[in-house]
Amino acid sequence: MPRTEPIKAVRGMRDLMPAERALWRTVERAAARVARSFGYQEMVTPILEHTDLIERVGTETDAVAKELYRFEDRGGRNLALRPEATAGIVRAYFEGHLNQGPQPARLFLIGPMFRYDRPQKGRYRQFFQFDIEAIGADSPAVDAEIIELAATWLREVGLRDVALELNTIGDHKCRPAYLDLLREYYRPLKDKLHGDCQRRLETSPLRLLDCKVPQCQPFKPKAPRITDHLCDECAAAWVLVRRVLDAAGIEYRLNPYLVRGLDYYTRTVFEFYPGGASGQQDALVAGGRYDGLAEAEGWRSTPGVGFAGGLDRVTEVVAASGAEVIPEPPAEVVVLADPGLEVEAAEVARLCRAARTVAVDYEPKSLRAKMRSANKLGARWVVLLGESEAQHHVAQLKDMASGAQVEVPWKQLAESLA
RNA sequence: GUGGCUAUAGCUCAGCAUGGCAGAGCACCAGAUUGUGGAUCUGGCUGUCGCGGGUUCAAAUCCCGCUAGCCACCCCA
Repeated sequence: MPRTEPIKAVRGMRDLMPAERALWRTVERAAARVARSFGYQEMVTPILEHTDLIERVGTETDAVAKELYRFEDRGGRNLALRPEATAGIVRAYFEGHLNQGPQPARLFLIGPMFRYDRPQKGRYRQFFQFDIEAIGADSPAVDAEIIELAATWLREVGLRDVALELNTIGDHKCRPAYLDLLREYYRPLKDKLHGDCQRRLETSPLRLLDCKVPQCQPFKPKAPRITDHLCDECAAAWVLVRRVLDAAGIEYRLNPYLVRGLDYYTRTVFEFYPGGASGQQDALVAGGRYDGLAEAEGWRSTPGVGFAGGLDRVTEVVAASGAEVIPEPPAEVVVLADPGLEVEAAEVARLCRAARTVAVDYEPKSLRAKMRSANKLGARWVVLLGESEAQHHVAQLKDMASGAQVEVPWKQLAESLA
């Protein structure tokens, strides 16, 4: 008999099986609990957005330029699977009139994001983020607030050893002059930079600072630093953010090379890394201020600050740290009946369900095999039903731990299991 | 988009340098145990050897292409 090739999961997409789902649930619940404790409300936005919305947010980033999951729908619309949450949340903030309510709107979202890149460890084409946004927030204290929120979340899921890196990248007032200084510094060195950096020099000079190619490294230490060229407002904000963090007892490392490539990002940028290997490719949480985003999307200029936390990575690090999540058994009670007693078995299960989680083994196997199966499922009790027992509306209730077995009338099963 | 490694039973893998009957463990099913789990023992089932082509009397094994997975780069959470 010719067999067809089994159809596997789409590239870069993975299933979360029940065994892993237990850990994910604790990480997600911690996120929601911490967010709500800071006054943030959950919301959901569509996974599909207009390609224009995503591209408005920055055609220069790889996430948009070459990693966008896009397609045309049956109506000829150009749509994209969202690569991150912020653009959609900002859109929803205006469309849903949150801009007319008390400011800032404190929001969180947990859901899947998509990037069409090559899968590898800790990176998938569909991945999940815990996203926090405070839209309409002017105060730098809110920048510190969301950093504290992220730190609290990571601590609550059991990650003691995380590193926070912090920087500021100025705003539309002070950054242009700084970028000119940066270009002036790098122009004479252009021949010594690698190809991408030679292009970045004119288009996105900030990115020169976070380049990791060895040949570009020697020039960084002497490059002008934005923190020496902030305008008064940005300098004051920079001080306040750190004052709040210091008072909260949150440790951080200033990293002058931590940047964002897009114009609408302003001032605060930060990233959390797992302890030990603080590579550049395994950030657990990354965020910052984006005062220019609303305007880039075509709305009234509105400040905002937020972060995205990678659930795939956080759960992975939590699992690697040795945290044991004991999975709950699928059912506390398993009902085993002789062949032909399916209706009676379902009835007995229905009665037991008043007190416990209950599954029925309907498979045509030997009783021995069903007992083995119930044992492997981790059932605490087994209810055995034979022909004569079914006639008398009784059943054998067996405690799997002690091995003790008693006959119980159906109507008293729930009581016996309570 | 670039590179390295990999693909054989439901799962983990051996077999491949030197071409010659498709293997092991686990899991599953049955029995030892006259309806009763965990330990032990016995038996049994499961294969287009990733897909397509080439070389050869003969290919899981050698060659080419493709696809997928893992890992790394670019980049990102």
